[in-house]
Amino acid sequence: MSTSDATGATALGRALRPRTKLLPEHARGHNRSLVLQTLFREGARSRADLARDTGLTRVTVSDLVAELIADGYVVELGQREDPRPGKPATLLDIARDAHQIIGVDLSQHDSFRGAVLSLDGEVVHRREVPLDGATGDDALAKATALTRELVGLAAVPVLGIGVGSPGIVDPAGRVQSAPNLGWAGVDLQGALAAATDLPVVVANDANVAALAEHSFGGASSDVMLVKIGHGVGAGLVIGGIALHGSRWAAGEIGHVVVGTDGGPECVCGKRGCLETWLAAPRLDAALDAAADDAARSEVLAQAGRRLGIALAPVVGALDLAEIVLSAPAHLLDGPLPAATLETLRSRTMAEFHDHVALRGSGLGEDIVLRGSAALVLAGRLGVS
Amino acid sequence: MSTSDATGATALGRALRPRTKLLPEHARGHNRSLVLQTLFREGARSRADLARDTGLTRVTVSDLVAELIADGYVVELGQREDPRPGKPATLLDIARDAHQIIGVDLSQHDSFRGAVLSLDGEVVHRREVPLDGATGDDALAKATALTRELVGLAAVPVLGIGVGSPGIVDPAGRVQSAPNLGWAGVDLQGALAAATDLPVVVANDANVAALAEHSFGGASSDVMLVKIGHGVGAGLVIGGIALHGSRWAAGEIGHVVVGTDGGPECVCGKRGCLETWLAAPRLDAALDAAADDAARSEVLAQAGRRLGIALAPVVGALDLAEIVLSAPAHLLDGPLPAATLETLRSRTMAEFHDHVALRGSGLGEDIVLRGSAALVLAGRLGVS
DNA sequence: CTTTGTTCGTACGCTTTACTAACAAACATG
DNA sequence: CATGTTTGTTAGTAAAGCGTACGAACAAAG
Repeated sequence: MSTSDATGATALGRALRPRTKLLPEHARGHNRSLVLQTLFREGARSRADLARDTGLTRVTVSDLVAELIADGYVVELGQREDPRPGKPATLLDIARDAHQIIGVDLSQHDSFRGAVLSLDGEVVHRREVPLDGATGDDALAKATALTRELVGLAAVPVLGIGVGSPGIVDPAGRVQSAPNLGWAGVDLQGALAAATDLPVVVANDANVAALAEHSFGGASSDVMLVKIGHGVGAGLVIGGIALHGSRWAAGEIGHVVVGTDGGPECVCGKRGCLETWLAAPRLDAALDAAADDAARSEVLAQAGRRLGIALAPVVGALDLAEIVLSAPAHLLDGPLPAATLETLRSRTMAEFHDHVALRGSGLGEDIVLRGSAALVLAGRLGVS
Repeated sequence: MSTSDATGATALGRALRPRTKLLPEHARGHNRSLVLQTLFREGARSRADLARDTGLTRVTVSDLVAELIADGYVVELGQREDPRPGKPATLLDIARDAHQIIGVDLSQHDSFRGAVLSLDGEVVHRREVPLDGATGDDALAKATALTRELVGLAAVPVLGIGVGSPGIVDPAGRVQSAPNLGWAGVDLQGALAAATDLPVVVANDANVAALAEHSFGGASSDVMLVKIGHGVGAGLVIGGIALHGSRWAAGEIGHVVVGTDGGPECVCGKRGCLETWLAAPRLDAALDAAADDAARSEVLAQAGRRLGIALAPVVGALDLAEIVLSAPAHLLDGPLPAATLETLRSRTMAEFHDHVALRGSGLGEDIVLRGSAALVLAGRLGVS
């Protein structure tokens, strides 16, 4: 039979169920993305290079490239300088200046942030509006106004608008639940699309941050991003695919109880939630209350250990390769990450998990903004 | 552009990176599996029914069905009895008697088990060989002999051989590490393929069990199976896809430390590993030592609570919908599952996770055998 | 300066795939 | 019996990618 090779080399990983029909045109879209992706990640190359990289023939690559050039996503750079035998190659690259992306970060406690970004995820313009305690429709109006202003700032056509929102966001971009903003069932994607007449993608802030690490932070294909801010959330990329969970609540680990020895009381009513140990306001308060450097150091180490306790079962269950922490810099500079890693190792099987890497994010405060750009790139171009 | 709809309805879930080229013939394989899958899960139907179910046209379905009939995977059952207007439909079904599957379960502590199964995953013949402490090449020889015997028992052509092995199994079917069997880097799949000249698929026992629940146990597309036996392992199916982890060690939660209050010493050197609370031998010993029913009940409740503690972060991070326990019946009859669920709920956010279902597996001792069949069905026919 | 070999990009024809349109067969219903 | 409905098949068509072949452009060697 033709579905599988005769040796049965298919393993668990391919145990996926086809749910929808797959047409040749879908295959073309896939290959188109493949070409674009190669160009995006590997940089300028020739058609022949792309053919070698993708496994497609030169003919097919030429055809796809012609389409991409016609659509304005790819440009010819001219001949390659490098003197080699044979006809000189014509270098191609993504038309990095032909489009820009709008990124919006609604995850800050007291303000909405947004930016115009290049296709490479570099911030070109930046805007921030204070939230002033706005919730519900007021907050939605502020987000809409910010987005419109950013669209006006773009110098070239906007490829799309990416938004990282707190709370539970369903695949249609509706914010099902974001208590801090007083949102429940708010069709944020629809509202922004109507206001701007542009493609909009909305996703949870931590998930978006994970995508940023995957696209721009050099993270592997199995990474968990833990985002410490006013609350604690996480985003997961498994096998290069962002996880969304059965109810689109994947990564909501802030109110998981850590340890079996009680802990501080949480707003949710439980004791010892991860947020009570790790949320930035709580940590800052504890740091302020600490008597000296040693005490401050212990506060951070304790937080790190708690995070390690919470992550150990996840690392074990998922066999994660990489964990990235995103938090205000002063929280990551101290002993927190080391304590997390140490705890993680002491609580999992060294044989399997001593290769786990844990590091702070290099993307800083722009992680959600850049992740929003990655979201648009993924949704519109299939690039990630 | 054509890669995505103009409204940007693509969300996080589609943020996947194309890595390999996709040819029209791959699309055909996909659609072929789609037809086969519909037939497999929904039962006998006509070509026109299949066209409606899959979204393909009647013409295309006819073409695919003709190919499947020629290959012996589908048969015509005759005309539908149900009197309806129009030309009577010709019912089709999977050729359920045309092939059988060999399933092998190497996860028992003291024996290797195997079976000849129907395509529906029903056990037709069963064989078991005592392990007698065999390890290394001896164990491999026993597994090979068992498999060969089973192939001889099959009355019809064998679709393939599925194997659930303890330890770390890579995608090529090599057992990278199975301490109990003394295996390290053993090419089990290659050895069995060479011995039988049939397609072989090998995977971790708990992962195979998870697949069994997904295919035959009615589990949803986001399920975690926890397998309690001589050790404790887990298998995860996320979004209908089996998870394998960055080093093919997904689900290895047996040696994750549970709680922050110490615990029994483990063979791995740590204290309080999940296995020390939950492994069947440990639990049986504790039950034997218990003074009365109340004490025995508390032993099981304690084990359940520990499992809940370990699972809470995983449920939170993955937003799991369903957890299935596979264990000797006498361990699941008592208060263990209820204690796990209760602990899980008290340690996660009710708002998100009160819908989590936890239940014992209905597949009993054959779970790995039937999962092996599912593995073959998935690998060979794209059915799962 | 010429020859040789290499590489690049493209033109042409072919195969595969799934679609639309049309139709005959077979049945229920009025 | 006429009519409408459903089924499955037979054309013919459009899209996608491949293999082959070819001209163009260059480096290296004689």
